[in-house]
Amino acid sequence: MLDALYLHLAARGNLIPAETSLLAEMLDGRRQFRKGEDLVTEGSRPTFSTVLLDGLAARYRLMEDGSRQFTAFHVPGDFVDLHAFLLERMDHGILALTPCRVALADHVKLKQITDAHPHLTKLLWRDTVIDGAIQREWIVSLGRRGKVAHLAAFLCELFTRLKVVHLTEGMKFRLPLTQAELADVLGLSTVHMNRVVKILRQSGAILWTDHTVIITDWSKLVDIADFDPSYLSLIGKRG
Amino acid sequence: MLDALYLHLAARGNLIPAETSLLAEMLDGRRQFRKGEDLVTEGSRPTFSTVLLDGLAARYRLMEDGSRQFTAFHVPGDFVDLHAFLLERMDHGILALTPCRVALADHVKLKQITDAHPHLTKLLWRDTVIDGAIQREWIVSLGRRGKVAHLAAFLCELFTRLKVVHLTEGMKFRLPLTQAELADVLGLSTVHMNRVVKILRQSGAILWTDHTVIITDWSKLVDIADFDPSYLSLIGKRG
DNA sequence: CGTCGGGTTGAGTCCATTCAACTTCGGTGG
DNA sequence: CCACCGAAGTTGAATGGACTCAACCCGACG
Repeated sequence: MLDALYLHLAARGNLIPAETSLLAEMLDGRRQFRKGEDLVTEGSRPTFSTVLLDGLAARYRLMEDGSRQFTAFHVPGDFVDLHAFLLERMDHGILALTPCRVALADHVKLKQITDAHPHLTKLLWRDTVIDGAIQREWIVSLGRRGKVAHLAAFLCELFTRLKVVHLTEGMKFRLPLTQAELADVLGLSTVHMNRVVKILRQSGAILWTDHTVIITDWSKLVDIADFDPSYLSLIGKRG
Repeated sequence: MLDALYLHLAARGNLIPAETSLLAEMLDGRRQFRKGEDLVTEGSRPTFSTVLLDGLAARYRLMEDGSRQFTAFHVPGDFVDLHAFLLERMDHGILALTPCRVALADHVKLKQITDAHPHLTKLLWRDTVIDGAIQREWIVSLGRRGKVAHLAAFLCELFTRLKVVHLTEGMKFRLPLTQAELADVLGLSTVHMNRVVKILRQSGAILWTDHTVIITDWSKLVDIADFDPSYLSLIGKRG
């Protein structure tokens, strides 16, 4: 079922009913990945693109010294490597952070459909452009937010995106990440990541135990983060 | 003249001759901006998109505390806000770092042309996707490169991009930026930016005086930066 | 000549890193 | 049942990176 994708797209643009069937027809492949597996490997030349149906995934780059940086974080409904349709070669890998179920669209079909359907093409194009807006926000977070604010902004973004695909319960959501993985989002060492988490917990804006986050004071969290959800280009009300 | 744009696009994909005339027809507006002016202001809803013909520009975001972060850097030939065609509202501004001459494409025309020409559409889409790849590289630089390496990587990227549009002379190029502006690329204070520049100068890989950079040892600079130009998706040989 | 924007340097403080140790918890095998 | 192990989280101490505040230099320009 592609429900998550439909929710994702409908929250970002007007999805015409006829287009949902085009998408369903296009996304006819299915695959499962175990935690820790690569959905897509760096340097490969994929012949298909991937929609995440279930689980969490992240784009990453490895440095010469062995350190790792996540450059994007993906939740169900995300078209995780639609950009691969337009590029020759993957300049980064995509990792399953939890067990993942995905749908696959062959690039030949993707080409046929985008050649014939300009409106759907713009919807997909728009999706890659919003992806870019999220990356810009990450640049801002890394460059000019304090580390506690960066973590808060990351949680705000994640909560907002998860809410769109109905993966929140009230102000609670699952975040099955280790602190070492979080450190690769914020560009920190694991030790310091731990201290940053501690400080944010002490702020009273969240409760965070056992891989579950409860936002107890949304406006305080937004304030710490200097968060403005407009970059997510979501239609309708915010989180 | 749109030569810079043609060079830019031809370096990234196969530009069919008929498409150059479509682009020329579409980009019928012209404007000039003085240094320090906004090409596009944050929060606006532009009805056209902008190709930089001459000068340097940067996308930026301002934080609550007044600090600034550049999220992208633009050289002649860049379609600086093509993504605005697909988004409602600018989540960031675009600043002229030097006097800028630009060409404008009305979004109505852009829509007509992209509705009718799937190949050109994919070329433009691809351009926004490569933009995203550059942003990912900035995330990696901010997160996991040392500051000297980040500066080196920025210079490698810039040199490579300027070379495409014939704005280098041998291993030399103009970089009319203040250190304060550079600091807003690297996410540093101006004082520390100055020290980072000093260290890179001492490495012997570059000469940098009077807003002109000469790369005296390209392989050393690449080594310091851990630079791999593949993310730029350029066809043919590198810098 | 004075001023101003940009560059440079020093000193002190705070942030983030490394290295190291210790805890908790779930799983595994004796 | 318990001893052991490994993964994840937590904490301390010392080092080095990055910040602020402050001062000073220099060349362009009025």
